Amino acid sequence: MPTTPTKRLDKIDIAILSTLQKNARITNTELARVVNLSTTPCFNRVRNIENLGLIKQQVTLLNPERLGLNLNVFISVSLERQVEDALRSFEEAISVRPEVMECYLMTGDADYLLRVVVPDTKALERFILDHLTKVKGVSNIRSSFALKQVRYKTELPLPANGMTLPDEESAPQEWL
Amino acid sequence: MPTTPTKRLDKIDIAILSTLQKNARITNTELARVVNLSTTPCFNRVRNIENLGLIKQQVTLLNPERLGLNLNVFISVSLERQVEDALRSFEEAISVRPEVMECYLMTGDADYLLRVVVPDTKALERFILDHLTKVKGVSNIRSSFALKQVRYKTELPLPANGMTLPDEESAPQEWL
DNA sequence: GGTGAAAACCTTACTCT
DNA sequence: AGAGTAAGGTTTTCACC
Repeated sequence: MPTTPTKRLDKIDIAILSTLQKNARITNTELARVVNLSTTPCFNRVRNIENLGLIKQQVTLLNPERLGLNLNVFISVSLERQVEDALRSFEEAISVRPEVMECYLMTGDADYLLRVVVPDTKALERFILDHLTKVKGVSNIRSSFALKQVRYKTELPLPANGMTLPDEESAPQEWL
Repeated sequence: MPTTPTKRLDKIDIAILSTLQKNARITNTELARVVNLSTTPCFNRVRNIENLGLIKQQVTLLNPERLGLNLNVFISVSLERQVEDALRSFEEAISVRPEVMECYLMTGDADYLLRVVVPDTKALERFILDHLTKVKGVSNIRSSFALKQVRYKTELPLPANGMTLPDEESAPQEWL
């Protein structure tokens, strides 16, 4: 058995990731200062992190309230029969709708859980009637409203003392 | 009645917001090119958008799979009695745990819905036993696993043709 | 890894339209 | 409001320790 070709992230790499997660616009100069490196090695580490495919995207988070997007709704959707084809067409239909922030296929009876952001209940109604119910195979829809967003963050939890990366694409594991 | 002091975002402002939502690291020069403006007015508009408080944060999104964070779990938590004090202490306890990505207070019987990201079921168990069940007032915990993250985005839906901003802080509306 | 310096590029302010 | 220009500052790269 060959030694695993996993890369190891040390404490400094983690500190860089952690800092970038909180601030995408930090300059290399300041990042270097934060992690106690000079600019060149810091720059090289960031490049290495990018090459490892650890960074998905750098984005701007807007204030939903200031934009009048005051409604967070969780919608449970059940499909009649979980034929792979029905799942695929549901996922495609959902993925073009801008108000669908998140969508998960859940354990259980082929249920999807959606988080939808809309300005008001009128817009929610339009989304459900015009888009959700029109998808073939949708059988049950249940909406729950969020009274309050207690927490929302994009920062993933990272181990404080370095880590070994899992083999990239451990081939979606085919069990016997 | 005085005229409402709402600001209006035109098509170009929306285009800027939309572009920034997708890319936090775009330079002003390139942003200007994208929205068909020269750098100066583009720069001024971005500054105006910042001053309106529309931008919450600029962040780096990491790849959870590449980091071995393969488990998305939704946890419904019910509190015994929804005394305001119990709610507050639950929210505080939850807000220091790095694995809690999202937390919503839902309509119904003072239920919270959490989205938690962990590397494996062991870590989930530790979170539930060491942190959730130890919070005073927690009565019921129900976990659902996500088999697949069909969609995850941070980009809020914006109207294509401009919009009027709602009055800022329309005083958390006190009804009689 | 670290240093220093040079090239390229960005930001920002001023002025004119 | 937007365009052009130019000064000043940063980032990024390169050669070398």
